[in-house]
Amino acid sequence: MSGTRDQILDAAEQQFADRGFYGVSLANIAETLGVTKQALLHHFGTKERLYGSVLDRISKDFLNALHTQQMQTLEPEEQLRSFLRDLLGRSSRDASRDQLLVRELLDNRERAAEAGAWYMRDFLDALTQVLKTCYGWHEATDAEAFCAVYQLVGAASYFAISGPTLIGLGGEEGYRAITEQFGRQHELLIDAVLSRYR
Amino acid sequence: MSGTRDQILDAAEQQFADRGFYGVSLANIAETLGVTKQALLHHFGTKERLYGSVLDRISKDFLNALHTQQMQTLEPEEQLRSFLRDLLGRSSRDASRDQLLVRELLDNRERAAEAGAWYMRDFLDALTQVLKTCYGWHEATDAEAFCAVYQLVGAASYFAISGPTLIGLGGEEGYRAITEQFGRQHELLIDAVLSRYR
DNA sequence: TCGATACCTTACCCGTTGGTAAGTCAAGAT
DNA sequence: ATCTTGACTTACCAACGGGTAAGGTATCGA
Repeated sequence: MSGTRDQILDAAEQQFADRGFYGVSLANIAETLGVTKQALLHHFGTKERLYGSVLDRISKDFLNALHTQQMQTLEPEEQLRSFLRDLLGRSSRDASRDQLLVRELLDNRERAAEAGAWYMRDFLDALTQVLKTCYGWHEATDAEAFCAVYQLVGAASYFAISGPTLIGLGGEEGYRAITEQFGRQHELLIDAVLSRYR
Repeated sequence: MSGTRDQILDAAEQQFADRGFYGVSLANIAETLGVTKQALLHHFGTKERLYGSVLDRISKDFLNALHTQQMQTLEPEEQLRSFLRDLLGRSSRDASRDQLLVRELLDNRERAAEAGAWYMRDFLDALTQVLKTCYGWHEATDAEAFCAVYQLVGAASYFAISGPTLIGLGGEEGYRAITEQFGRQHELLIDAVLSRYR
């Protein structure tokens, strides 16, 4: 049973998302699983590689989400919408992943030199291609489409990682209300971008 | 001379932005200043308070930027534009601050309970009020204006913190090109929001 | 001249960190 | 019955973390 590996990844993902790479210790993750930290080292060798494995799994999942059959039957406009809706973090799992990816964006500077990998590239490229097949975007440059995707992903991610803070600001019920409102306006923003800001 | 205090804040701001609260040690910051870590503890008491002071200074600077005389003479539309342009991180200092604020957004969950403070609130509220005085936004609800501001700030911040990663992806020259392109499209996005997504 | 205060250092403390080394133990394979 | 392999554990370690205690030194007002 290699389910243990996945359990470790689950726990690590949650904790890394919450507190960042440096904010989490191996012992910390191990504790929540009821094992010793050496169990983690047994499976992943080093903390760095454990972190890398977590990111790897997320990027694979993201790509898979784009390549679902259900997804492929949709118009490109709807593919974008559907993906961004997920990114906005309906489930707490989604929110965790957004947090982790933003953290990676921040910390990547140092790690990139060593790891040499960047985990979001493929999925961003894929999204860019999707946008380019949308109506009105055929003749746009790659850079233009990439920036547009980046705007939408950025706005969604930024909101998604703000959960805890917004709750602190407006309480649980205030947060729910603002989330709903943001969802509506994010659709409007997508419309604006899809029509090339017109 | 209390210039030392500011020097400490400068160094701490840079390092916290680069590597996050947990990723930086007091000794680390002290080293870049050529002093011992106890010098920092003398001035700020604890690491936590040093971090808080850094955030405090940033939030004050942000608010000041909104209240400049030069700023006050502008139309609200131009105030928004000007502020978001700065946020997009022309100077590396701006980018550092964006990084720090996003980190705070991520880490706030735990700290908020203890510190009880949230450093971006005032400035977000101020921006929201500015938007509400823009043409076409008078009758909008606070929530709607807040979400709109959040979208624009989010998109800009997300791009601003991506610098290192985008450089890794496309090299220095590629990054310059994409930055320029993003700047243009961010103006378009602001236009779209100002016209209430129409 | 004396004391106080601000600023900083050396010396030290102890819990935590990621990581190594070596052993245990059950499940298969031969 | 033996060997191997994978999945752990206990035991240990050197380095580093934030923080305390105490002392030194310069400045300054009385």
